[in-house]
Amino acid sequence: LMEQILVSHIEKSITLSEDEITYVLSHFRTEKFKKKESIIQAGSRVNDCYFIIKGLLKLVYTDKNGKPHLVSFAMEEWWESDFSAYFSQTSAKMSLQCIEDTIVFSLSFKNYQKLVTEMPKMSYFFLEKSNAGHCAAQNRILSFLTANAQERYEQLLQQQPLLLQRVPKTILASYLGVSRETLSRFSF
Amino acid sequence: LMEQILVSHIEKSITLSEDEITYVLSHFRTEKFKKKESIIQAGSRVNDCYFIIKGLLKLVYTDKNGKPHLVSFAMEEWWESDFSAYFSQTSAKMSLQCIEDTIVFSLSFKNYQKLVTEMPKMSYFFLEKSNAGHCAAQNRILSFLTANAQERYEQLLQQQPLLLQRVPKTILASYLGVSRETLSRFSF
DNA sequence: TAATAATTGTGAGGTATGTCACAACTTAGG
DNA sequence: CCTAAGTTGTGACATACCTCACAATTATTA
Repeated sequence: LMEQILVSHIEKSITLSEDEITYVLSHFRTEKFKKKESIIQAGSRVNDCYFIIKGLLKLVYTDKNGKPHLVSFAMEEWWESDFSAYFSQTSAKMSLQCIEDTIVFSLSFKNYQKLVTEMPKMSYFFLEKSNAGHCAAQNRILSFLTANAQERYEQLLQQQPLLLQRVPKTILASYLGVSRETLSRFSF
Repeated sequence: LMEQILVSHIEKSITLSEDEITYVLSHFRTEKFKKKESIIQAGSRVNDCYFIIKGLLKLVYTDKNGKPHLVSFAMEEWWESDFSAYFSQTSAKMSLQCIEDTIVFSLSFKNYQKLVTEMPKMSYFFLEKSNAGHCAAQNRILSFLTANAQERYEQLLQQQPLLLQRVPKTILASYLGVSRETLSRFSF
């Protein structure tokens, strides 16, 4: 069952009673999206963050020249949103688009605040998630500082071998901060 | 008073009683470091994270060629550590070095866990900090994806004009992911 | 199944940035 | 106050990467 995926995920960090599980789940709602649909659109209000049950997403920033830049992927059992906009309840700088058909659990900001203030355990859970996300982002920064495009590609190959089979190289290139043509010339 | 700086900082996110303030503060200890001292050394255990009262620090990763890369600055009212190592209680990949004489409040991982589990409010406080840190890191990633070296320099100039007067350009260059010589040729 | 869209590889030439070298200048410490 | 260490600017050359163009292949969808 889909609910079980979310519950198991949360129970990796904290322990919940049956009643608590029911209560927590009542704050989420299920949503389905088709490939190429946008869950978040740049410029519009960000009301929700998403726990991905099934599918693959990209978080994209489009620059002033209209060129898209891939800030982050998101796949099964990841949380994703334009978190800057979500936490400050402002409009999105980025858009969140489906690379594959996707099923998510949506958590509105109000329900997030409700869970976090009413349930210390959930506050602790989200703290763990946020810390992990912060560390992951810092590792990505590190790879930009220390590695050239080919090395970044090889690192990704090691860390996310599954991802590379689900994602066209055009999109990978955008994530790595390199042109599609240059990436195509690596591939050893 | 130094304690007041930390308390005011925390009270921007949450409200604490007099007793709670005393209790929270009892988990920190003061430490002083001289310019060029290392608070964290790559390879050694990371027991503490630091709230900076006074001074300026750099978080540095040294690559296999011995070339240093500046992952992050830290100054007054910032929290810093090698958080990956801190949260997983493993050895540091990075070192934390003083650019200026520095005074910090240190928080051991045990005391962090104690505060977070005993005081839901502190869990909420650290959640806010972690979320903000995560968003800041994502913005830095975005600047690597969308901007060239000169644009990254100009962005930093806007966002942290004070910093540039405290930091030699050699160090700035390392933070921007550009050679010292190239940075020297911008300076418009 | 046909038609259209998306993905991928590759060549040619341009540009941003890196590396090495050296000199001028500033800061810190005995 | 003097000396050593650190900081900064600049030239010359090397190279990683970008952009544009085009063709071949592989998915999508009507």
